[in-house]
Amino acid sequence: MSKAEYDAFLAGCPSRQLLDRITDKWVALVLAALRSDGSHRFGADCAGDPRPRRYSELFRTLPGVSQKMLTQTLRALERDGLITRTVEPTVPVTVTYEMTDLGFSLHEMIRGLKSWAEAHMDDVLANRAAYDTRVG
Amino acid sequence: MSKAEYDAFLAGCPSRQLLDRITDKWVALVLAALRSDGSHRFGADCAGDPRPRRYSELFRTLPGVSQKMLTQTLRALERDGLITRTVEPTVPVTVTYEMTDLGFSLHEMIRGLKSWAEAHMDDVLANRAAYDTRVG
DNA sequence: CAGTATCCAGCTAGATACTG
DNA sequence: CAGTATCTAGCTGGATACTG
Repeated sequence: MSKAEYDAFLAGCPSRQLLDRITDKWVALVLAALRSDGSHRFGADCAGDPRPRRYSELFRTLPGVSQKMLTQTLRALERDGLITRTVEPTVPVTVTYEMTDLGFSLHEMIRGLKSWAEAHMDDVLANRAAYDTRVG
Repeated sequence: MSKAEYDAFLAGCPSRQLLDRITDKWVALVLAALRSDGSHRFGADCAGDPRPRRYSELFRTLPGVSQKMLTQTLRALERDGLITRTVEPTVPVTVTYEMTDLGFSLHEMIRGLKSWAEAHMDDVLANRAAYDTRVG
């Protein structure tokens, strides 16, 4: 326990919490979906203008997401001010989600991460192959 | 299943695997430890020159890490070519770990992430507080 | 349409004990 | 010193069923 008081990354630290948000799989994908064109291939680029999306639209767009994870992710993003949630009192109700400036900023960050990863991918892959040969 | 073939972020994609590496808690902390001075407060900065460290030194430096996680993290980093592992055949053996250029590059990336997170922290915290008041 | 509620399988990581 | 091996509690996330 006495060791635990030294770190700046662990649980309590706000910056750590934000890292958790940044690095969540569905967060990345939801943000991408909010900027995608209709092409269904949104993982890589998705640098389009963030227009509002309906829940069902996101659900259909995102490959393999469960309702639970989609809702959970949307709530978390809304709470952090990264997206807005708008309810129109139609019958049945219409709910739309839209990226905020802060959310846009996060997504730009994630895209930066992604391109860094891709830039060094070959290098890492080569290292792994070499290591696995050495070790067997 | 048919939905799963569209994404570029999910399991199979190499860039996704690298993202996992980037965003691992212990990876960040081990890299930081390899660049820390002896101050024991290494979470925040740790922009020092990466000098070799012994296993036991890392274990003592890192707050709350288990042997299992430390070893596991070190192996993963070594496999990816982000650190080197050097064994000197003394009795008992002496093992040292040192950051490679690629590892250094990763750590710079993580530090960038961290400063981004810190820059937007206040904003997010305010949004959370506002949301929690709205909802209760 | 846009969720909520519940259950459960699988993975992760901490604790503990042991070793060349 | 620098690990490996094993067990298990807890969390995460998927499947399923139900609702204003």
